[in-house]
Order: sequence, then structure tokens, then C-alpha cells
Amino acid sequence: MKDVADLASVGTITVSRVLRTPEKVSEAKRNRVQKAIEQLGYVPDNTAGALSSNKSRVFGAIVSTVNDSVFAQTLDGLSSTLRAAGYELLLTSTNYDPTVEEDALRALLARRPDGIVLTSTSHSSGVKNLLKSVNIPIVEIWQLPAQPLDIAVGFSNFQAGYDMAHHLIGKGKKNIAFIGGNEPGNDRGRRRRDGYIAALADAKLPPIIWPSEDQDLPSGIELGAAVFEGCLKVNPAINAVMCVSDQVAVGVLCEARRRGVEVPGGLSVSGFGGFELAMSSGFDLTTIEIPGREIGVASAKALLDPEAARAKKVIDVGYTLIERGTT
Amino acid sequence: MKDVADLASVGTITVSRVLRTPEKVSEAKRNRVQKAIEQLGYVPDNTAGALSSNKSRVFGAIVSTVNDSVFAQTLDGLSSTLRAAGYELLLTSTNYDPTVEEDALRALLARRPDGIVLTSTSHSSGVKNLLKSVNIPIVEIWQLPAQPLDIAVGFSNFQAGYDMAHHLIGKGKKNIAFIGGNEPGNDRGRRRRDGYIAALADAKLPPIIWPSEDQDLPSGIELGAAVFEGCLKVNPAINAVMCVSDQVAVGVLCEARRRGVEVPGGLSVSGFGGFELAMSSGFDLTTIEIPGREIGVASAKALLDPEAARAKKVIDVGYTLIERGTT
DNA sequence: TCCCTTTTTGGTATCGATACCACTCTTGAT
DNA sequence: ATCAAGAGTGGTATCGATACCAAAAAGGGA
Repeated sequence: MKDVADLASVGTITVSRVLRTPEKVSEAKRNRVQKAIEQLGYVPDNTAGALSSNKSRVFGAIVSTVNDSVFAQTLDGLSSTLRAAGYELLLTSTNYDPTVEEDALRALLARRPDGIVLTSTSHSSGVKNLLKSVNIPIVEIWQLPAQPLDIAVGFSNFQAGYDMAHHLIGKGKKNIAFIGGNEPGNDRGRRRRDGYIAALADAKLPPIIWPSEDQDLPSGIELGAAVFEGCLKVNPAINAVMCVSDQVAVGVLCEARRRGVEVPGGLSVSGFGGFELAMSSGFDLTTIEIPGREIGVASAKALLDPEAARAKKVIDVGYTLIERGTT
Repeated sequence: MKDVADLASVGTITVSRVLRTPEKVSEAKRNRVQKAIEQLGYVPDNTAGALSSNKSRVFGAIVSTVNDSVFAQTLDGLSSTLRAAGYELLLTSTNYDPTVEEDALRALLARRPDGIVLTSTSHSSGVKNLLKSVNIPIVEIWQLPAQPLDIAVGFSNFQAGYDMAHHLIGKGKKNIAFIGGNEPGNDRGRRRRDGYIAALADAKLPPIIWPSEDQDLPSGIELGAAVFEGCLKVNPAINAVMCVSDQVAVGVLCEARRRGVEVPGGLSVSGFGGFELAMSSGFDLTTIEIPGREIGVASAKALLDPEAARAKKVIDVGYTLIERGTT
């Protein structure tokens, strides 16, 4: 930076201002400095800037997994919006292991981020204490917690589960099973299930949950395929399955086709997520679409302007029940 | 840090050593310092450490998209391996827009990363100059470039395309079409296509490529579904389609089922990627599986020990042709 | 016992930017 | 002409850690 300043015959602070607040520098000097920057191929050092200004221009994210297309959309929205504003994203994934969260957070805080995004909503006391001791915006995303630590962006899994069950009930189905949602460390699926239970209770229908907590079955597509052997065989009266995710629903649909089970006549199927696959003409799956990218964008905005976001506290981006051919 | 040092009655440098090189500190003082750290809830400031040591303990990644399940696996492997070694990952995505790459790189370099991962292999001259001017390991992943900038980790898309075409030819198919691979900015698909062309040339068969460069069609699943109208109608003799990705192949399979086209009797279908969906019993798709996570892990190792990686220069993780029911 | 090597420890300068304050130079109103 | 307000500019201290060097302490062989 000193070299640039010398070449342009200005003080170092003026170079700094050209980069951060160009409007405060006269046009003549600004041009001279910019020419010098170009000529020398100068790339500023933000780590130094972070130290002196106490602003790192970096945000941290702790996600349970990047390996999920809807999470990936959120990350995409988050990172593009932040980058457009001159910020960068430090990414850490916990692989759904809650014990990793505190370590990951500690490592993240050592980088002095200007804010943090978390995908989980239940935190250990160690995590809570760490978060309390720093004075930066904390955004919890996806699941809306009852008691947000600071700011929350997402939607209500409970309400979504309720709505979908209500939809199936409205279609005249009386024996509706809920498939999945028991994976440890993933309480989002459980909230959807709770919404389903509530809707069935309101309609005075008995809930059927499969598999039970203690059964050890595969997840995703394979789980859906297993429904016929494991659940429908035991209870053949079931004429609708509400799946915890689109992946599970696709598994059900594939297997239904193979077995010649008519959908939705014999069996209604619904998914959750708005996974690309569900949109395709091949499946025509009724599902709840979550605006994954929008969650990312809204979180980024919350980080960039925490005061405005704190006024709302909870930002509900909602969801859309998309009725297609499988119900 | 000063507070910790005072509480433990040692110099600040000893505190620093306890954190970075604990084996160089006597056990008594180490314990005292650790107790003081705990007591004060001290979280070190890595930005300051980065400035003075010229080592940020952060790596940067510029990926074309996170919104792809195989890329996501790579990111996952990369980030977990780096985190285990005490490093963090700065993520930037370009959304397949090559003009973004230089800006993103400049922003990344301003954070003084200890190394960089790139998913693209063709770079603008501006990017090349920037990379040349910094003296850190550069790892290009996925596609193995002919002339790596520094280190490359991936597999040969050309060879994979060749092998799959060879497999279809071995099944007795004579009219094999290649579907997709023309998206701008994604030259990986193009390499697979080139491998296909080479294999057909070796077998003295004419290549059929669809869609052509100038056709504007959807990508992914929708493209596969469009094959029947756009490609097979024009050339009904085609009895095998080799798809640029699993998504496209799944589109073909769905539409084939709907139309009652027999697979693989009437039409063989192959995919590429090892996407979770293709593995499922529902599709039983013949595909080429890429060890996405392993690419991430190998890249992380290359960043952490660049000298060892530079000795190899190109690290080929290979791929596996998985023959299933669709061919 | 003494001297030499090795281990352990601390003081001080330093990394590269920005905050803070002070100063000069306009500009426009009185 | 005088003054006040504000824009533009630069000098210097500072952020919090580590590098470098020097010194003290500990061990080991003669």
C-alpha cells in the first residue's frame, strides 16, 4: 500500500479511502491512485484491515450438510448476495453431528466474523455461551425456533406438515401414514410429523407413523421403496402416505409403479422440499416447495443490516403447497 | 492474550506457543496457561496471527456451483478434511459464469489464503496472472487439465466418455446418440462427448450428437424427456442414448416408461455421475460413478502438503463404470 | 566441579491496514 | 474583508498475534 501511495504521491490513508470510501477522495487523486493500483497489481490485505478496523467483512456459516439440494440453494443465495456486497463466506459443515458444533463455532469465532449463520436450532450450552459473548448478528435458518437467539429466517415445519395432512384429508383419505422423520439430529422432519399428528387429531383420525424410532431402516429413496413391505403389508388399509421428503416420496412412487399400484387412486403420495426431481414431468409429485434460495438471500440481508432484521426478529419466508397428480 | 499471560504469570509468547506448538512448552506452564484460557473464555484472534505469521490457515475455493449433489460431496470432503487439520474454507461460487472468476479470485486473494481450489480448468489471462503472482498451492479439481497450473485432482472425462461408449458398443448397439453436453462454460460434458466420438470412430460408427450447439433446450431431467420428440423422431434407428449426466438419463427413463418403450431392449440408456437417484432400485441406471467426496479429500491433502502433491502434479482418482439394468 | 549443548522462556519489532486527530484549503454567507 | 462550516488530506498510534533474537535454566559428559 505504501508503494501505491508513493507512486501516486499521496498518503497511505488516501489509498485506503479510495478502496473503502471513494466518494471522500477528490477525483484527481482517486484516478491517480487507481492507476497506481492497476500498474503495481496491488491486491489489498483484508486480514490487516480486519485487525485494525475490527471488521473482517467475512461471515461464518455452520450447516448440517451441504449435501442436500435445497440446502445447497440456500448456500448459493447466501454466498452470492454476500459477495455482491463485498463480503465473503466461511463455510463449515457438521454432518448432522451436534457435538461438532461447538468446536466448529470456536474455530469460526477465531476468524472474527461479522456475523454467523446456523442451520440448527437446538444448541448446547457451550454454544449458547460462546454466541452470547460475541456481539455480532446470529441468524438461525430453516426451522423457526420458538425462542430465537437473535434473528431467525425460515418457515414453520409444523405448519407445513399440518397443511399437507389437511390437504390429504380434504381429498377424502382416511388412513394416512407419515413416512420417515426419525433421523437423529434432524428435528425438522420431526416438526413436520408433529404437524401431521395435529392435523389428524383435529380431524379425529388416528395417526400412523412409520418406521418407529427403534427400527433401523435406510433413509431417502430406499426408505420409500421399503414402505410396501414394511408398512402397507402390516396395515393394508392405508391409502395415503405423506413422506418426510421428496426423496422418500420418489422411492414410494418408483416402487408403486413396479408393483402396479395405482396413484393416486389406490395410494396418494406427497413429498416435501421442492427437490428438482419432484418438479419433473416424470413424477408429478404433490409436494411442499421451500424457497431455499430465498432463505439464503434473506439471511444475507439480515446479516448485512441486522438492525432492520432485529426489528422483525423472525422472518418467515413461507412455503407453497403444490398440488400435482399424486394426490 | 495479554490477560491470559498475566493470569498464568508467563509471557504472551508462551501463550501463543501453547496454542500453536504445545510440545515446546513445559508441562507445568502449559497447564497453567490452559487453565487461564478456560477461565477467561479466551478465543484467539486468527486474523492477527495471519498478519504477523503470513499464514492465514484459510483456504479458498471457487466452485462453479454448490447446487449439484456430486460437487456438494466434494465440498463436504474438502471442508471436513481441512477442518480436522485446523484450517477453514472460504467458499465462492461463480454460477458457471466465467467472467465472475477473476473478481471472485481477487476478493479471495485479499484474504491471503494459504491455497486455492478451482473447479474450472480454463482460465482468463487475468486469472492466470493473479495466480502466478501469488506463491501458494493451486489445485484444479474434477477435470484433469492437459497443462495444470500447479496441482490437479480429478479424473479424465474423455476417458470416461470413451469407456461408456465402448460399453454400449460391446452390447451390440450400433446407433448410439450422445445427449447433452453443450451448456456454455461447462467443458466437462464436452470432454465426455469427445470421448464418445473417439470410441465411435474407433468402432467405425457414425456419431450422433443431440441437441446441436445452437438449439436452445432445457437441461437436466427436462432435456432427457425431450429426447423422444426432438431426437428419436428424427432418427428412429437410434437404439441407445448415452447421456451427459444422470439427471438427463433419469428424464429419458421416465419418459420411456410413460411411452412404453422397452429398456434396454428397445433403447439402452446410460448416465454419468453416480447421483444418488441413479443408485436407487427404482431406476437401476447404468452409469459412471465419480468418487466426489474422495476428490475433496485428496484436494485437501494436496493443499496441506503441496510438496508431496507437486511431485505427482496430477492425481487421478479414477471412476467406476457401474453396469446395471438399463444397458 | 566446570563447561558445553539443549531446552525453555521472554522482550521487542513487525505484519498492513484503519481510527483518530489535526491541519489546510475551499466555499459561501454575512 | 471576515468568519464559519465543511471537504479533502496526511501523520501517527494502534489492532493482536508471531518472528526473531537473546538470555536464562536444565541436563550431560569430562
